[in-house]
Amino acid sequence: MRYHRIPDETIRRLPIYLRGLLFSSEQGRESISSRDLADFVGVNSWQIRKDFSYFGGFGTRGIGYNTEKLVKQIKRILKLDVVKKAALVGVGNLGSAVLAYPGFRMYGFNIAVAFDISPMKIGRKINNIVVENVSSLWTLKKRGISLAIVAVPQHAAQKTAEALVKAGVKGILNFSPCYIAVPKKVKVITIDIAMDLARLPYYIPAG
Amino acid sequence: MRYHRIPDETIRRLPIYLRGLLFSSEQGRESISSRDLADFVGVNSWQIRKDFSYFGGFGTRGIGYNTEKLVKQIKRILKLDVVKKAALVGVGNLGSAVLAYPGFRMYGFNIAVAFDISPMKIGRKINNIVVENVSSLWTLKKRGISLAIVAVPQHAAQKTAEALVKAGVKGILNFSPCYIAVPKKVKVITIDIAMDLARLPYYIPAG
DNA sequence: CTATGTGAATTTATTCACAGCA
DNA sequence: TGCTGTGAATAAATTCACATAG
Repeated sequence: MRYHRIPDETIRRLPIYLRGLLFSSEQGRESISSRDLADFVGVNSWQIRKDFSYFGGFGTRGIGYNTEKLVKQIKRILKLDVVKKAALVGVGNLGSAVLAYPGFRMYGFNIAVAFDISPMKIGRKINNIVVENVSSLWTLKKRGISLAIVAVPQHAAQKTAEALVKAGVKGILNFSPCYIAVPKKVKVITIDIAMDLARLPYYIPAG
Repeated sequence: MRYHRIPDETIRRLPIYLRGLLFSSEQGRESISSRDLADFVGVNSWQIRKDFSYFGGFGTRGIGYNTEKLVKQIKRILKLDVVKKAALVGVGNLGSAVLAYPGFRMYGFNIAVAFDISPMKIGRKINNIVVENVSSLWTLKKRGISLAIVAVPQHAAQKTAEALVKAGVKGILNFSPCYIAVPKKVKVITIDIAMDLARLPYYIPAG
């Protein structure tokens, strides 16, 4: 299957496997079967095997997958094998929480820069990062930063995205509760926390 | 199509449409075509029409959809037509940001209770809500709260989820970076912000 | 003449079942 | 024997094309 196009859904699941494997690896586990990984991450074992098969054989029949090796492979596929700097735009409540969030490191991310528009925040140091003026967003290009997290109010999201694209940013994680239009070459992933909550009641039986 | 099973993907998109329509409605727009809505929310027009068709005809041929009517319909489908109380567990950085987040109201949510395990936080008032001891999670049942947001550290997530299920909670929005196992009758939606960021580099051409 | 609504065609993803290797 | 890897079968979702209603 090595020569097929990789399903988007497979890419979406890879970080889930990675998360589980990193944990499993930390626990000192050397290898893990698709069945055990399945129980651990909440995905079917055949789905896991199929997903890995798109990239070729990662496992050993009769044994399972070598955790460390598999972690390396997935990181390579996801291009997480080198530490990546990311910028944050908008240091409000949510933005500050993002800055303080410890979970980015395990994937090789380093939130290295933060921007805000408010004079109250510019120049302040939050989590060891000095907040800069959004007007200097353009400097991202020469700083070699191509990933950004947007946590600005809805009304500023589109303009922010456009400035980021102009600054050479290629990937945006958008926390603003709206669709942002960007050129096709730029990838946007939107997280709308209220929207996700809004999906829950549907699945809950009357009551 | 009224008698078909509704695709999960359709349900996932309904809140996207709702978000766009609420905005459009606020702007005073009375009706909107699937094409205009498409441009606004970033989903194809035929996808939008197909999605709505599962529930029967919402629109008027030649005109489009009445925004206010459509908002009502989607809210009804998603069971968002009555204000729903939700509980927050874990008032750390992320939890506090969630408490302060203004976006829940538009979907009819009211984060009415907050819990934490830290004596430093218990009793403190954050965003007009007094933080309670997690040991009183069980009171949720008699308070009629069946939705919860989990923003505790990874190691506490599974235990927290179990306590919530015991307290009668039927839907969980999980911000902890791990899979949590719950009975089938309970719906969990997990948001792992680092994991979503981890998906971006894959889509970015080498550089 | 415009824009919805929907069967049919196509594409994409999941699930199965088992051959094949350690 | 145990567990991977993968074609084939099934299921699900998207896209198309157009009949149909205002």
